[in-house]
Amino acid sequence: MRIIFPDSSAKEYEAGTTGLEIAGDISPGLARNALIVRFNGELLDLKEPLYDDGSIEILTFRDEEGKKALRYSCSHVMASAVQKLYPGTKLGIGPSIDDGFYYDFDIPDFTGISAFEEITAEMKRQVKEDIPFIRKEMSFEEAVALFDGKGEKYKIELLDELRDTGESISVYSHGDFVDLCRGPHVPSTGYMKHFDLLSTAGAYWRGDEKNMMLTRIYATVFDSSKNLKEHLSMLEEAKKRDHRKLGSELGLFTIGNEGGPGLVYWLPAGTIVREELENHWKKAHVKAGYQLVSTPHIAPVDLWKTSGHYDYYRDNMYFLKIDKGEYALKPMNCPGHIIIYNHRKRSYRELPMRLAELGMVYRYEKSGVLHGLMRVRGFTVDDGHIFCTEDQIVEEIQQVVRFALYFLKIHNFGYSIELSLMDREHTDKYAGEPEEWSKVELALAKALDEMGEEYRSVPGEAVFYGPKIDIKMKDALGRFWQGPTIQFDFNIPQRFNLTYIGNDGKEHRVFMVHRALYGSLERFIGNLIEHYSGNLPGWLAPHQVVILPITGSQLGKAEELESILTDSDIRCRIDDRSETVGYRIREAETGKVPFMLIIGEREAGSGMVSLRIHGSGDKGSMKLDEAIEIVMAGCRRPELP
RNA sequence: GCCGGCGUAGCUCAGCUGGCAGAGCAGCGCAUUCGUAAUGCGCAGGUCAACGGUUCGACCCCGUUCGCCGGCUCCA
Repeated sequence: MRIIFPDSSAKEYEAGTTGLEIAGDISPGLARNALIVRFNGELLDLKEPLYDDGSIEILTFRDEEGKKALRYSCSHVMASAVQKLYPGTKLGIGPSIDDGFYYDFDIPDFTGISAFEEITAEMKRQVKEDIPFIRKEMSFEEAVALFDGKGEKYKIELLDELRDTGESISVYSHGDFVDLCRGPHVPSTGYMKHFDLLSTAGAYWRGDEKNMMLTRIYATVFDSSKNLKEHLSMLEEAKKRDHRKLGSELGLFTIGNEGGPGLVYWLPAGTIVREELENHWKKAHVKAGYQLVSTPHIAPVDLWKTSGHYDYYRDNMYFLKIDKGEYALKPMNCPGHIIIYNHRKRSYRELPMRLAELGMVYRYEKSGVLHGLMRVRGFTVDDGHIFCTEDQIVEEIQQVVRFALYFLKIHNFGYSIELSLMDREHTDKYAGEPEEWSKVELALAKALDEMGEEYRSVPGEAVFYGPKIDIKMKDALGRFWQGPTIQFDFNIPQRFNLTYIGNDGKEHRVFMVHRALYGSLERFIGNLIEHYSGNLPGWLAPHQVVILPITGSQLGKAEELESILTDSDIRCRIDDRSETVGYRIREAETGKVPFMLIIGEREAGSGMVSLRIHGSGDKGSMKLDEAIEIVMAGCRRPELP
């Protein structure tokens, strides 16, 4: 048979040669690293004999599919270890995920994380034994009989679904452990030397909260101990950067306990960060043609009925009685902006009208989902609503996308864009006419295309009221977070009868876009803290400069310097406590203060000052003006767009 | 909300088989006036998350509630 390699060279092999043998023929190194093969587009086990002509690709851990195969192969090893140690354990599913894999079990009398040692030991034993994985294809009935015999009720449920797809059933076994699996697998258990069990968690069977909760064990596996170690130290690094830890160390905010779960109390230092972000945001918005507005935190229930929130969002809202009326805390800002738009007739000459507000909203979130600043019950949406005509859509969307990216680029976040479209099979789920949707969906796509931005279209991901553009932002550790969102709305203009008078003198339905660029200020600050590892850029640092007189006799000079800096809008303070300079420097460093200005005998007499920059150390003595210039540059606020 | 874990000083954590509550850091006081990441000595700091139960006796055992953590479902 004739085998074609990825570089399009070709070679003859005897029919029945396996992928592993071919890999060995290319190089022993490749044979060592090979995990699975792709043959004529199909993923196969390395030991699968090949009979036809075709193109082959030997996949290693560097290939996404190779990685996955190693991971779910390892999940089988973990499952067999758990089943051996906890007889009676029923298997759920054990897929590969980003960075690792998990397996869901129904484990009787599970002892929790303390079982990890035993499970790891048993897995290591299997790895050492290097047990081959054996693939077997069978009929649906055979498979049901096999798993029914073992009492694997969850597998039977999975098989039931496979029956209808008509897919062929395959199982993989190693030793006396058998699991339903599409494969392919790596050849044997010896391949997964570098694994680590990470955590346990509860997880609903099939992800449905009405179902039984299973025990999930998260783990990971790599091709080398170096890569495993790197991954584990990345997890450590993420832990060190945890915004909850840094937030309390840096005195930014406090949350939970007597203040109520999910409610954020900004401390003075955190308030500075917030206000800097807010002020910059406001200036940028005014410059971008937005009009700032302000709306109350509560509104009558009737307003929420008109907007539809009462019907669709009630479970997440807080209600209160005032006089004879019922009110609700606002879970969103849109109805407020609608009232402002609608308080009088609007002319086409006023469009596009862009209203913006840093609006605090309150949403009931289940207690278990609360997480630091990332998921709270009261938060500030940097909300904006654009009212425009159909002709203005493309340009408005482009302006918003550009504006959103401006805010991300300030902090060097990476990004990727998603365009969420309607599910064409179920058009009845959506507000508005399908033809209108098509027009707008095309307009959104056109807006992105014209800008040369890459994006991924996701049909079926749109919310019921309109298509949207979501921008995921990528932080310094390569993690993606929900970022700016730009949502079209067919629902509200209709519900509130939002119109404008055109140049034809007639009423027209206005087009409406919701957009939030930070999403929530709270969450965004959480992201910033982790992204910068707490080392906020100068303009956001709560304390920008600490002035350190070495002894009491430089206090006068320190005070002069302080007033110069304060007059230049720099946040600084003098630390003249009777501690050693070393101690006070250490405290400023751990407090992540960007600049330290040190004045001793040497500087005091000659109009000099010694500059130290957080994280990069002593810069030596220099002229006062020079140091001030460096500090001012380091604390400069970002340019407006 | 659900599964699992945790809750001891402002913070990080010890505390044996149920028998008077411990340390470091931070804080305060005194001394020290110092040259680029921790000066020394002293003092103070606690309803052991809360409530209930078992016990002669509970930080410890049991129950309930609250809060937090890892996840699931959900989500900005």
